[in-house]
Amino acid sequence: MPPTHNSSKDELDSAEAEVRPVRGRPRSEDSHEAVLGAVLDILDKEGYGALTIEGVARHAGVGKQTIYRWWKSKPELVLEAYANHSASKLPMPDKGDVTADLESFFCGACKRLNDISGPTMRGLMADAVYDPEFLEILRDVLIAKRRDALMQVLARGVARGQLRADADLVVMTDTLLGAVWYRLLVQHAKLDSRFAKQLVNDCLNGYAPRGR
Amino acid sequence: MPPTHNSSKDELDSAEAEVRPVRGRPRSEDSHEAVLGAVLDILDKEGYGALTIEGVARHAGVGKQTIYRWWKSKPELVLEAYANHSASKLPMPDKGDVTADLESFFCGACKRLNDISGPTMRGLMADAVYDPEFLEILRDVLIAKRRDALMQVLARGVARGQLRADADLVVMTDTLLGAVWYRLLVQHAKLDSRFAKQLVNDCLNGYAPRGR
Amino acid sequence: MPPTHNSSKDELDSAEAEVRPVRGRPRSEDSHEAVLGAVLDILDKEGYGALTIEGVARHAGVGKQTIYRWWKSKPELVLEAYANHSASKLPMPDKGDVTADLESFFCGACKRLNDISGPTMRGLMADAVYDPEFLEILRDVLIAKRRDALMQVLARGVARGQLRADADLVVMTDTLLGAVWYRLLVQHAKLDSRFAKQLVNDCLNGYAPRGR
Amino acid sequence: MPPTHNSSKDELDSAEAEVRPVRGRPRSEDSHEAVLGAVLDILDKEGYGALTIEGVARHAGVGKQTIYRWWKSKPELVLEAYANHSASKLPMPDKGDVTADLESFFCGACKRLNDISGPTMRGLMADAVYDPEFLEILRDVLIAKRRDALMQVLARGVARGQLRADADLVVMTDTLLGAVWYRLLVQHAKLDSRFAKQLVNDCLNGYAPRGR
DNA sequence: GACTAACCGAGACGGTACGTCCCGTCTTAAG
DNA sequence: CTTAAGACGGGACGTACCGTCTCGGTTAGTC
Repeated sequence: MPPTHNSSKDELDSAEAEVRPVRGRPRSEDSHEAVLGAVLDILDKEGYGALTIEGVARHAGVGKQTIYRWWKSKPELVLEAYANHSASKLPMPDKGDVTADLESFFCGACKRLNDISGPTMRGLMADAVYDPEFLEILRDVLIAKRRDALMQVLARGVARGQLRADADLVVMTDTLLGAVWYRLLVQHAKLDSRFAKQLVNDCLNGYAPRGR
Repeated sequence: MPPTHNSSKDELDSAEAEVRPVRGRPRSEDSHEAVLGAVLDILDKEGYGALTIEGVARHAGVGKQTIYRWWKSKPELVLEAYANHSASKLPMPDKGDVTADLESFFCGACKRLNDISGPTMRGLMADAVYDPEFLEILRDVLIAKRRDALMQVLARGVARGQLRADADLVVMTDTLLGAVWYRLLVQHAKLDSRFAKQLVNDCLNGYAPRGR
Repeated sequence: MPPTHNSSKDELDSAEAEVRPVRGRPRSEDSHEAVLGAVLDILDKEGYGALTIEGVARHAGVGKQTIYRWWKSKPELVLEAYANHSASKLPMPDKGDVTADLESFFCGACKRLNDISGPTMRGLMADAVYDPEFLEILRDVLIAKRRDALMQVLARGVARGQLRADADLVVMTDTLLGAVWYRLLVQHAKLDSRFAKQLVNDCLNGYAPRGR
Repeated sequence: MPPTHNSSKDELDSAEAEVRPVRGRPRSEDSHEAVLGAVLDILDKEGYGALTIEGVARHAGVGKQTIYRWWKSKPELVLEAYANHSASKLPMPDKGDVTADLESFFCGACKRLNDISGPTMRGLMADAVYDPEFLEILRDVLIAKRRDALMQVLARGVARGQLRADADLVVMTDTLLGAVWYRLLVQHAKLDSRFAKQLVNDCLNGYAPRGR
């Protein structure tokens, strides 16, 4: 039996000490890295759709089994490679003004999505459609990270009295992130900072006429 | 060369006269319907991911070539089957009140997405990720239909003075539809009428405190 | 380098003193026996073709390396297990009559081949086809044993004047044993005592008309 | 369902008109020949053990499925290639003397077995050990052909009074062919014409002293 | 009524990737 | 120095579909 797939979730979200089995040859860090490296390489050069387990194995100089031993599926593999790589540096601006914070947050997001990040994110989401188990992981790792970051920004806004005290932050998060994902997926309009600012401001002020 | 794929777009959006070749055996309506029927059957029973051209041909008792002759790809095939089927009945409520109209619009949408519609929509979107050509079609057929319907509702709101005259309706549309798609794809929360109403109201009123 | 494979040959044919290394943990008799036991088990339950080193190790609760350390290949392993087990008891009848001796010899052989012995013998021979090194061992251990036994019977026949003095005993051996192997492998006819007797008598008397 | 594997048996043994299904693309003779050619090539250059379906497909420039479509297994594939190739030219000498006929028959057989024929025959027999279904085919195609040829020679000997009228020709066949197979498989002695002649003569005259 | 063109089903074709199995080697900690 | 455990690179397995192709057989005009 395989040693419990290191469902990237564990590795990423918690400090839990990846319990190495006492006996047997230990996992090769070289291979591990070679695989993740190959994934990023292929992701970059040929895109998410062209990435196959077989191709990764070939490119990494690794047996296929070695991949199947540690990752349940292609998207989990990509997720780890991608999450490890772009690990991170989610901006959590705190300038004292929720509008400025949000604009900063979404301008950054849009910028990143116009790099390699965009296609990969789309690919991961697409794969999650077919694979519920992976959706769970994607949600718990990648999506949750972004939601949490945003949520903190919003919470600070509420604390400062810059957002209504009774605002449903979950729905607000869905609205803001949803709009970005929607443009990312449908690709009917640009994801630029103009859009980011408009989105933030409209969302804060609403579309109904003010001050009636 | 095949006789111009009847890219469902044409068939659905315009009245353009499907140029029938002058001579030769005409297209078999039986086969046409058998194929679309098989697609819906499989979509329903086994899901979008398990749908293959080979399987459709088998299930419909039709040669593979017959499918490739008339449809460029799996997702286009599905799109026609699906669009023909759920053809339509997009609600375009007009009650004189933009809030009521929007609530009605999104409650209906959420309800439909909780039936068979949801998985198929997700599947179509997933395929669009891998196939840009199909994305174009999906966008122009299915997505645009919904956007246009919503846009009309919003335009009436503006006309009635219930929405700010300077509102960017495109961004507003992205925001509203994006939130729904986001929940549909990520599946972290229910798509129910509570959500629909909250979404509409928050979007109209904004999250910033009013009447400062 | 491994400690000289105890090519079963050595173990079986000679008394040569299995040179034990002076230091370090001694060979585990438990493991040794567990392996041989597993081999016989699998041989019996799943047949020769389904026997793999990996399977033996699993079944015996033993590391693969432990097998590779002591046996060069699957067939050598099987040979030791099998030879140890059916060790021996080759009948070497000596009733004073070569015909009777031979009939006894071959009736016994046929009987044994109709038990478990048959499939294993066929499997060993099959493996020997692919592995010349193993063929050598099979020939020197199992085959030679039988040839030698038969040869002695024949030699006694010559001594008694019951076989022609100028008979080529090697060819005779090939003829008798070959017929049995041939039926065992081709399986076009039964290996029963009727066959054994017919074989012996025809071989002794020849097929040409006598006493012209 | 595959179109009934052309179990080489049918093709070779009888005149039955390989009923081509009326519909669908017909079998490609080019591919068929390319595959058989590749088999013989590999058989010749790398030997029976190194022959894999994958390798044949690669070498023949053919999809794996095309092989699996028409042949059930590696040995059946080899059998057709080999039988088609060495199809054939089994000597059926008829010189009026059974001794001469048999010597001619077995000298020829030994000679052929010392060419490529030998290893392939051994390989086929080995595979038959693991695959009963194939054993049946091997027996009915290759083995039976040789048995029948020999049997005719023997029958003529009986007719001419050169063999005992009551001789059990089946056992005699087993004896003669068995001795050859035995040497072929065990490889403890040469398969040369000296052996062939000795075998034939001893078999005819018997090992018991004559003219008592 | 024959000809021609485009259709139809069937299904074979060269490919690519799948996920599994086992090979024989290697690298641990424990005994 | 052996042991059990088990990861490693490799390679073949047999299967599923891909999109293309090639048959014999329809089913309409057009000549």
